[in-house]
Amino acid sequence: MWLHMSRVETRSKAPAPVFAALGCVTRLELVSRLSDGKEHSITALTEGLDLTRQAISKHLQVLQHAGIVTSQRVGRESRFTIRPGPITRARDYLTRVSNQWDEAIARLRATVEQ
Amino acid sequence: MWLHMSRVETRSKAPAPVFAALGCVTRLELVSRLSDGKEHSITALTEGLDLTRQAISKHLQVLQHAGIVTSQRVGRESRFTIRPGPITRARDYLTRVSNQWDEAIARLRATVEQ
DNA sequence: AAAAAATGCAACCAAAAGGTTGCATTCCGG
DNA sequence: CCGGAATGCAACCTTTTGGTTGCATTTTTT
Repeated sequence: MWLHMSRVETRSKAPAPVFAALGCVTRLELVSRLSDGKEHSITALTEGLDLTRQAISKHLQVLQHAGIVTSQRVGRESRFTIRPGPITRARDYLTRVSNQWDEAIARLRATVEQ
Repeated sequence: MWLHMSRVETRSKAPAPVFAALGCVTRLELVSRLSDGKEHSITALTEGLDLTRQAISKHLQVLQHAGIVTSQRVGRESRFTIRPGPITRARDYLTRVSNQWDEAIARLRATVEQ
């Protein structure tokens, strides 16, 4: 019944901005560092990443616009935290694509083997 | 034992090009159409997507460079097929990030609750 | 053989991305 | 109160991206 709905669900293009935000090694590194669940300041996140603080700041803006991180100003520093929702939804989207492919292949195989 | 390895695993930035390729609604639509496991020509994939055939061709090149699709010339048309490997690996990467976050949060909670 | 279909290739263009520098601002510490 | 730390903002630059058009090439089809 809902089998051919999977096509429709996969059509939701909501996670495209999330994928775009993850499509860059620098931002993947930032996400990796932030996935300890703690708060990190911009200068702390800049450490060891051969880029200027402003470049990292821009990358964090990109992640924030995609909803992957949140920032909170505390005193003179702004602290970034990961928000797991978007990443989870992006993963679920990829799972749906995989499943759709698996089922389609199974159907194709069944057809051929008749 | 391998618990703190998850950080290291997550650091592999291999799937960045895959995420970048998926970070665009047009290409997500192409992937969705291709996830029926069948072969599709460029003109077939262009149908209904308010873009020129050349634009779609370029998008398919991007997907191909990311390893998400393969093409095969048959007569006068080139047929594209999805390759599920990269998408699966990208999904696994996101799963690792989620798990890392989950474990970190559990640890943080445990620390606070002492 | 000629027309039509499907594609590739190249040039071109506008907008966005990714990065830098310089400077202003705000806040903390002695 | 003053110097240093952390950040934000703006201007600027170069490269990439996403798209177009025009034309050549290869296959079908009639």
